[in-house]
Amino acid sequence: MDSVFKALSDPNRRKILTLLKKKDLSVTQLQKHFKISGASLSHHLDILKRANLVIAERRGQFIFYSLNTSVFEQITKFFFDKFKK
Amino acid sequence: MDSVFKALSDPNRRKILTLLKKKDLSVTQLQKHFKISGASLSHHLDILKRANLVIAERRGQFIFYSLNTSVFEQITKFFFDKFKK
DNA sequence: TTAATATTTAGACAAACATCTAAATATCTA
DNA sequence: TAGATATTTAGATGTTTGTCTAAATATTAA
Repeated sequence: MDSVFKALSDPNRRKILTLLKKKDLSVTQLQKHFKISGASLSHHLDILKRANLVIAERRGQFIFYSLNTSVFEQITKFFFDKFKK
Repeated sequence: MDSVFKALSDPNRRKILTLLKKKDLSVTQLQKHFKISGASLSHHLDILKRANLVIAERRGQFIFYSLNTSVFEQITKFFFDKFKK
């Protein structure tokens, strides 16, 4: 669960999640919303992937990223249980 | 909101919150649950305080820390809205 | 197969961070 | 008021992190 909180601690990574909430996107499509290099973006996606927050799936030339919603359910529950009095 | 996610990204700080969920504690009482120095613990509490996750209140010789539940409600909602599909 | 596009990996670097010890500040008790 | 206890602040240090450029890998299209 540490990797999840670590992953959520960066604003760019949270922005990625917000964008992916609307629809699946490739790195190039995501790139348009950021000022950082493609390499940095790829690095962030890797961290999100390792935290099980997103899923990568190749579709031909592109790799599409999407939210791993099942894990989000778990996290929301965890978060709620942990902190709600 | 950035300070909140940053605050939650450290395991010791999350442990502090879990302990405070049960009851208010002074630094000395908290100290018993950690291996880090009192100064480091104080530093973590400062970060949690700046993120509005905890409240500090002096009671005589001690300073007691407690969860700022109202903010937790907001965060839980934020988290839920942001990530739940 | 070659050129173009998409993405990741490698290596470097500066900034941010967690931690420590020592010193400062605040409060209580004798 | 002095000494003891509680907590914070200051300054130092090693590690982690976000970013970059350049190079490597993968896929498509000509």
